[in-house]
Amino acid sequence: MIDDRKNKVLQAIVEDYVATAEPVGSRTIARKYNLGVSPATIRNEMSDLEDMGYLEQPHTSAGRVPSDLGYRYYVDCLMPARSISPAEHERIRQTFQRKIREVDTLIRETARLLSDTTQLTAVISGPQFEKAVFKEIRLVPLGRDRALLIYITDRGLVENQVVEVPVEVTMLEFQQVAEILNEQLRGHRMDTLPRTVLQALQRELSRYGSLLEQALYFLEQRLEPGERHRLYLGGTTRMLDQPEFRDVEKLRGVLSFLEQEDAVATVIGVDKETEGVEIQIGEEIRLRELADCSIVTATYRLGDEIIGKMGVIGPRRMEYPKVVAILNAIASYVSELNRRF
Amino acid sequence: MIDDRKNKVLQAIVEDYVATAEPVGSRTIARKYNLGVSPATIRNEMSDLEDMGYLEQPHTSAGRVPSDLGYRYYVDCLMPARSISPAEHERIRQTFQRKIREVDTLIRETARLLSDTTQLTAVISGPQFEKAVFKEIRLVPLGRDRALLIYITDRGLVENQVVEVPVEVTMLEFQQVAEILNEQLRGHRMDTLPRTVLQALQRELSRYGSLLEQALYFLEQRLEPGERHRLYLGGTTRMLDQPEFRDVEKLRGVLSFLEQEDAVATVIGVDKETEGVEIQIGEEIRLRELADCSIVTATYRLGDEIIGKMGVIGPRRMEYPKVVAILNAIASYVSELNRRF
DNA sequence: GTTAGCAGTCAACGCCCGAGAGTGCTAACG
DNA sequence: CGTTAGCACTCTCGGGCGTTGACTGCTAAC
Repeated sequence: MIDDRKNKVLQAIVEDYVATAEPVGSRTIARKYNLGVSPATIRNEMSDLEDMGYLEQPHTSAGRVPSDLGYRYYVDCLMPARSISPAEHERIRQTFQRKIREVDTLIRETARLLSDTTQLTAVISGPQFEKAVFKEIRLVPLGRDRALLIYITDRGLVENQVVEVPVEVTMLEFQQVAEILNEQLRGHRMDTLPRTVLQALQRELSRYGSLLEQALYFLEQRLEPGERHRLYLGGTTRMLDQPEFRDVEKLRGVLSFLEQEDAVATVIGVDKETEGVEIQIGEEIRLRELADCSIVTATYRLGDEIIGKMGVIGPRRMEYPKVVAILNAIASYVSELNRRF
Repeated sequence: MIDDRKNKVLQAIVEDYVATAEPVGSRTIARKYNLGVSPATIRNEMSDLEDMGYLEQPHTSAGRVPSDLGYRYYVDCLMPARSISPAEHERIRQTFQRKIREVDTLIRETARLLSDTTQLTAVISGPQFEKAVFKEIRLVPLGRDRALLIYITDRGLVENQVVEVPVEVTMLEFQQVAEILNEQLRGHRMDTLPRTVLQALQRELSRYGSLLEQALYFLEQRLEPGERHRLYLGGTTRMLDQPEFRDVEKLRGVLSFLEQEDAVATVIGVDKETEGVEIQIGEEIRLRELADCSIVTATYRLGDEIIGKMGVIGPRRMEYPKVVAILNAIASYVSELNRRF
């Protein structure tokens, strides 16, 4: 059905198109990739490949361009494995040799790195509070009328927030509030935390007034969709480098999409804990705005805990072997940093 | 020199150009703005205004367009005062009636609001740690090998960071480290904190090893330029709506500029504590990338402390009266929220 | 099955031309 | 002397048109 020569022709077309962004013709293939056959033969193969749905023609007298299916077949069956170049490796090493003390900075830097090395737009999802299991709550008084509320999760994640405290709350009551919160919440996962627990807490502790209210508010807020993911983007403007987005309307579509955090989170699959690199191509994404884009993602960890996804978004016409290699390398590198925050 | 009629003509040209984005001709002025004179007369006035540098001609047979100087004169002398519309007011009120518990969220929401109401790109600078005066440092142990380092400033700002603790550090030593840090740092402003103090601390406390090291690292990091400002952008894609940025190259210039946090921080004047609204027009900004842009900024507070700047960036051709009114309204509204975080 | 040759198709480019918008100049007017 | 009408001139923009070049698909020969 799809013999060796067809594979070679398809691979040549994909790679040439990725490199040049121009529809590729039979002549070009015959000249640049020596398959030992004439353009006419290649034309026949191309015609077959088009019938099978792997190629498309922008118009009758133009060359061929890979279809979604063509790219898919390429990444699944034809794409050569590639490891990162020494230069890329060096760049990665350099980025992480600086001591980085905050998750926020780490992710921000990683996004920049990913974007710089792939020349595409990078997306990374930050730690997800709601997946974590409560270990402890602390209330640290600050001055007379405020306190720092600290949530510690079993993954070692620490979140905190300043709350205002009614002046009449005593040191003792302070401890009591913390204790009650601890009792009720310990061992619960944020996203499975029953609202009923929250309501019970609220009733029981109503006499502590706004202090408790704020603590609960903070928790509830984390449960609301849309507040769940912190997303980091890097190199959004690289979209402008892509000839496919020379058209301002298409560009607007993609860029506005990137401004909607929750939509992007969904599309990169923050919640799916898959192994290895995942590739989504064009209409596979099922979003009009991204019909001309591909997304490559990988799950990453910190220490041994899954944190989220990192990936790139760019035109379908991207250097998949390179992108996959780099993404793999960076995701592993970060995952093995073995640091806690 | 510049009589009443010239003022009226200039004002008409600026406002018409702002509305239409087309060079405006003498006929248009005579028709739409009834100054009671013929197009020929207006042509003479326009010619004068061009000689004086207030207007420019894209080419000989086109209408006139305001120059930087023209816009400057307009905003300084001609621009009608305008207050916000009921709809705008309502939109602002709605945004802030939701209880917002975190500075981060507050600023993010404000940026969105500012961008939505002005239809321009919004920029807001967050609280600046280095301007604050130290009040207190706390070290809260978390588990056996970590601690939360909390910095409290006299402005009520709280920053914190998780640090790793060598296991051999005892509870007592913990308190000692905190005390020594407190003694040395209390009352110092971050940005005037002498490196010598840090070094002295480092010598004196070297036996506490990495715990202290990390505390100091955190402080030093805040002192590095580039790490100083947290910047929030809203509605970057609105740049695409502007006809002046239909050209992808110009667009790229502006958008890449917006990705450089420190450059944007400088340009909006995070460090200048000015009163009222400031307007920068075109080449006044002295940056090639922003030669076609204007920037309107205002200082804002939270409670009674100056936090930073908020503003918008858009094409020179923007509705200054509207933008100024909205920015004023939002900056005041936020400033008067009178909440602490 | 492969290839050379050839006719046919289509986008892109450059060119020209006319329409339209707007100016500057001049001369006349009050 | 300021204002105005009239007119010639300039320049952009868009459409129409023919040329060019890059492909393809088909056919017939190898």
